[in-house]
Amino acid sequence: MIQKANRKSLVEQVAEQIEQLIEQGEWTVGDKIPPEMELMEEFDVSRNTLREAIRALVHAGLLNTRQGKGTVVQSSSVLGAALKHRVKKSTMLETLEVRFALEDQAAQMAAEHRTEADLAQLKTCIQHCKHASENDDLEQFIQSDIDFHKTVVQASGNQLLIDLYEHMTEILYAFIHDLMGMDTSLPFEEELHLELLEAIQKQDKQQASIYIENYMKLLKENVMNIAEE
Amino acid sequence: MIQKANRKSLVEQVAEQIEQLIEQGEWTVGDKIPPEMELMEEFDVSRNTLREAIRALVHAGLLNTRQGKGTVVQSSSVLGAALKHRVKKSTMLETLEVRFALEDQAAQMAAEHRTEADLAQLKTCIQHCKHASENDDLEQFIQSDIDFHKTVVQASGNQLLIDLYEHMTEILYAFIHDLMGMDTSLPFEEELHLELLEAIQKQDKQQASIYIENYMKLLKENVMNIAEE
DNA sequence: CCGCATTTGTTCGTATGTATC
DNA sequence: GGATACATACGAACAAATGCG
Repeated sequence: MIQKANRKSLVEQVAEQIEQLIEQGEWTVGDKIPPEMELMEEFDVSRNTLREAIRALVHAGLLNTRQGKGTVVQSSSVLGAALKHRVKKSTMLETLEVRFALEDQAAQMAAEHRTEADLAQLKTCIQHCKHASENDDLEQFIQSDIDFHKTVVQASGNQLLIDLYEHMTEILYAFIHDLMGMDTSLPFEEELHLELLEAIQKQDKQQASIYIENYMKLLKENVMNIAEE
Repeated sequence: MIQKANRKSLVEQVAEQIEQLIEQGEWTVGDKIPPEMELMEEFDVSRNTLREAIRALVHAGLLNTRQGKGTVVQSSSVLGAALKHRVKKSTMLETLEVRFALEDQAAQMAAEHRTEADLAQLKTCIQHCKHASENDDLEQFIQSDIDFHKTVVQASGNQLLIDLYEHMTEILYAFIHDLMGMDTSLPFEEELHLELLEAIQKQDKQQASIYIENYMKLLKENVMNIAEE
C-alpha cells in the first residue's frame, strides 16, 4: 500500500485533525481541550506549529482561548460558526424563513421516503411532548418539540439538509434564549404534530407541506410577539 | 465621543478588514491581492502581523497563497467557503435538493412581495435568455438563466435566503463545470420561465411553487444523466 | 496579599526546504 | 547551477493572566 506524499503543511494537518475531533463529537462545545504541552506530544509537533493551528481554528470560530485558563470548544463545526456569524447580520424573521424553507422541503421528502422506524420515532417524540406538557416541564417540552421536528427532517434522508436545518435551529433557539431567558411559553400543538405524522404516514406531500406552513405561521406570530417586548 | 478600546488583536483587525474588502466585492474571486509590502503600509502593521492574518484567511478558504506567484482570492465569503467544504461530502442530488428548498420558498415569497421593478428585471432576463438561445451562445445562455433564477430569489427580499441561494448555485455550477467542461446543453425552458413570471405577477404562490417543482424535476433528470456518464 | 503552579501570549534565533530568476 | 527570497518547522526564553493555598 503506497501512501500519497504529505504535501500539506503540519499546521494544516494538525488543524484538520482537531477540526475532526470536534466535528465528530470527541470534544464537545464547552469542553476545555488539553493544554498545549499535552497536544504537542500527541501530535508530535513543536509548540509554535500547534499554536498556529489553534489560532486558525480560533479565527474560524471553532475554539476560544484565554490566557491562564485554557482553550475551550466554541462551536461544533466550521459551517455552524460561519452561519452563526452570517445570521448575526439578519433579523430573526429572515432566519425563521430560511429554517422554514428547509423544513418544508424536508417534510415533503420525509413523506416520500419515511420508513416504519421513522414513524415509530415520531410517535415517541409526540409522547414525550405530551408527557412534558402535562407535567408543566417547559424545558423538557421545548427539547422534545425540537426533537420532533429534527426527526421529521432526519426522515428526509438528505444529510446536507439535516445539517443545515440543525444549525439554523440551534442558532434560532440560542437567539430566543438570549432574548428572553427561557420563560417563553410556546403553545402545545399536539393536533398539528399528529396531523403531520398522519400526512407523512400516508405519504401525502401536500398535506405535510400545509402542516409546516401552519406551524410556521404560529411560530412567526409567537416570535413577533416576543420581539416586540 | 469616547471610543472603546481596541481589545482585538492586530491580527484580528487586519483579517477582518481584508475579509470585508472581499465580501464587499472590492477584491473579487481570482484577483491577485496587492503584495505584502503594500499591505503592510496600508494597514500600518508589521510583516509578521500581516502574514498571520493572511494565513488565517487562507485556512478559512478565502485566500490562496503560492510562493512567488502571490496571493489570490479564492472565495467570496467565509460562509461560501465553509459551505463549499461541507458540500464536498454530499452528492450533487443532495445539493440540488437544498437549492430547491431555498428557491421554492423564495419564489413563493417573491410572489407576495414583488415590485414592478422586479417584474421588469425578470422580463429582461427572459429576453437575454431568448437572445442567447437564438444565437447558440451557450455560455451566455447559462449565465442569463442563472441571472433569471437569481432575480426571482432576490425578489423575495430575504437577504439571508438570497446569500445562501447564491452560494449553493455557485457551488453547483462549479460542480457541473468541473464534471463536464462546459459542453452541457441544458434545454431552454422559455415556457417555464414565462409561467413563473406570470405566477409572480399574479401573486399566485401555489402556481409559483409548482413551477419551481417542475423546474427542479427537469434539472434533476439532466443532472442524473450527466452523472451517469 | 503573597507566592507558586499552570497555561496561554509574544518574540526572538536558527536550520532546512523550496520556488523563482 | 547558483543566488536570492520566502516558507516552514523547531526551540527557547520571557511575559501575562488565572486560580489555589
